[in-house]
Amino acid sequence: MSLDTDGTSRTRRPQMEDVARMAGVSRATVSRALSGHPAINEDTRQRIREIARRLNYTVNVGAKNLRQGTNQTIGFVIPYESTVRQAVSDPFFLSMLGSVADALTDRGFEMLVSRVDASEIDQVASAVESGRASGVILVGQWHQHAQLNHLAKRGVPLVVWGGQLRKQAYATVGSENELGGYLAARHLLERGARHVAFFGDLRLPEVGLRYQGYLRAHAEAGRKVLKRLQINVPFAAELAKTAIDSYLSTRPRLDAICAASDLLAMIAIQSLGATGVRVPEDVAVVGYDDVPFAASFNPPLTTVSQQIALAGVELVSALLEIIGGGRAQNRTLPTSLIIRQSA
Amino acid sequence: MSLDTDGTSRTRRPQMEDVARMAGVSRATVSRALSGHPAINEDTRQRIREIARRLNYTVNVGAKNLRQGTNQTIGFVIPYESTVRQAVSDPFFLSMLGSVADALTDRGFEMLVSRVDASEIDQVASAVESGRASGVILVGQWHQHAQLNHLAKRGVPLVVWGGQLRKQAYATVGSENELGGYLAARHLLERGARHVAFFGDLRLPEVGLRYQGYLRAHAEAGRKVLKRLQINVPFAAELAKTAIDSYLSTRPRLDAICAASDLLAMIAIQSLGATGVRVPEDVAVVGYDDVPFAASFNPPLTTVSQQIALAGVELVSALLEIIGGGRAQNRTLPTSLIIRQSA
DNA sequence: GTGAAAGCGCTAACAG
DNA sequence: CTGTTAGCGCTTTCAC
Repeated sequence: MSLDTDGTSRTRRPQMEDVARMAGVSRATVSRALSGHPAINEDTRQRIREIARRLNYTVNVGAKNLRQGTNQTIGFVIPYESTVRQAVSDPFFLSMLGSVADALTDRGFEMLVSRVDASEIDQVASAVESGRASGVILVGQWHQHAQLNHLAKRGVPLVVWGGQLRKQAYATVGSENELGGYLAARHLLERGARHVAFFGDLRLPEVGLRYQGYLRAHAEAGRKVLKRLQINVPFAAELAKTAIDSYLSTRPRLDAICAASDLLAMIAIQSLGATGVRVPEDVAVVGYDDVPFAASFNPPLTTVSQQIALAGVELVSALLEIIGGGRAQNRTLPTSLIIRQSA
Repeated sequence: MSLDTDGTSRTRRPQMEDVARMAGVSRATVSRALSGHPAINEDTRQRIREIARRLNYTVNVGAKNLRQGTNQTIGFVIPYESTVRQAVSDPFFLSMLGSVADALTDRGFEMLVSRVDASEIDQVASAVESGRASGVILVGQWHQHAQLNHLAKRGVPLVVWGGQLRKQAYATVGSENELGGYLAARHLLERGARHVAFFGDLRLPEVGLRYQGYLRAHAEAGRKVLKRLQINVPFAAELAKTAIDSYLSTRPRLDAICAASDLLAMIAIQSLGATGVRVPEDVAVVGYDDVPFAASFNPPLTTVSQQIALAGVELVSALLEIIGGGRAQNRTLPTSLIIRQSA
């Protein structure tokens, strides 16, 4: 092995041929030995494995994929608004990424992460069409129902985390958004809240459904819903903070907030605190997602659980079903209200 | 195009040959046209591009990589303690992932994410040795200095986010940890704190360096450091919460805390709050990292900035330098204390 | 300016 | 049980 002066090895990567030569067998035998083919002598296999190990030899996955016409990688797409050039920051989103990564690892898949501009959602297809991935997981539907349908019809295996809509050609995994919104609002109303604001972007299917639940809770309680209490707040942290600060600075009359995400709830609580309003005494706040960190917030967040750990498992198994040629069911994860101290 | 009853296309993916046939040229010409080779008629190129677009044809990246012997993907490794089977949850960690993803996207690279068991760090090499990635970015050194050196010497292009140690064969990017610890501790001492606890796992190089800074600040102020105030707290959320709760439940005598991460600071603040201790009035807390969310915490976190957005850019450019055959410098990002309200 | 042909590193018939 | 051979989809000399 040739070494540079700095001790770094610059030898070309070993390949199957090298292992074969050292073992005195053919490439085919090495291939079989390494992949656990049954028709190989156990002794031979051991010997070959050992040689491969000594050489730090690993099968070239690209060549293997090419030959087999398959691959074991899944694309995970991060939406991204080019207009604001924002970094990923919502803890829910990142937790989902972690959850999916775990689930994929368990099933022997790798994860290829890419950011795509929300307005060029067609790019999602490229990971699959260029053969880099067998399918794609998308977290967040944005406003792109039609394009997603188009992608799915084009034959791109696709699973989306989000709200379930009519006439979907793609599979979704999501939680019971309407119920979640309902539980949150009902809890607040039961606690005696009279003016419950709703923070979130209604154009997003998931948020829209949660708002429906919020309306239902009000109807059931025989309470009127005030238009002025529905505030359009984007999910992105910086934008959200601006929107919330500016809204709250008008000192609106409210005693409770339903937020469409824990991040929004936390921002709201902090913003309220800055102006001397106490949570939950003066204003009660319910979040959404139950991010790992919600329990450690100050005050600990009352929130609607999204079962993030389970979400990854379900997204992955739905996708693998589709890839396997099946027709994946939409899956809905159970939702519940986690009562802590913010409401 | 053959369509199933559900309207999903089941046609085999088009390949270069198909485009060539439709354009009445050879594969070679299509390849050149698509890759922008100059020796192709502009008309021909347009025509070919158009056909490719119509067919949703995209070059098969695996085949291309195999032929060219290169690839445009980088591995991002998530450390993972199999003993606790923990999901990724530290917001700092996830923010770094986002930051690296952004930087890679900008430079035309893709990111392959994999989790590897902290005790089998050798696996980090496999992404490179199997040809899936050209190099690897690792966030967090864990306790594995020797193995990392070994990997680098084996020829795996490797950049690590973390503290810089003596005799490193691998490149690091990190912030001025000693200075960060110093600034945090000095700030607390200047505010009149007399018993400053330090929360963090000293076995991690970065944390060790921060502790050095903490010691220096005490020395400068002529203050003794109490052994009982140095608490080993792991970074993982659940474990950390347990450790912190159990420590604080002993009602130790302290009036300030230097935490090794924002997550730890937040957990500490929440834990203190639960027992009626106010922050910063009774106990002042300084975090570390300045995660996007620190400003929105309640109270807004005083913390040491790690310049996460810049970190991704630097990690990526260091790695690409190494891959390009260069010998990357270690890079240190400037550190500063961000004073908000928790201290 | 374009085509023919070789080959990247591997696996899987098919033979023996 | 093991070897021979063809070829996965692409790029790139080398000719013309």
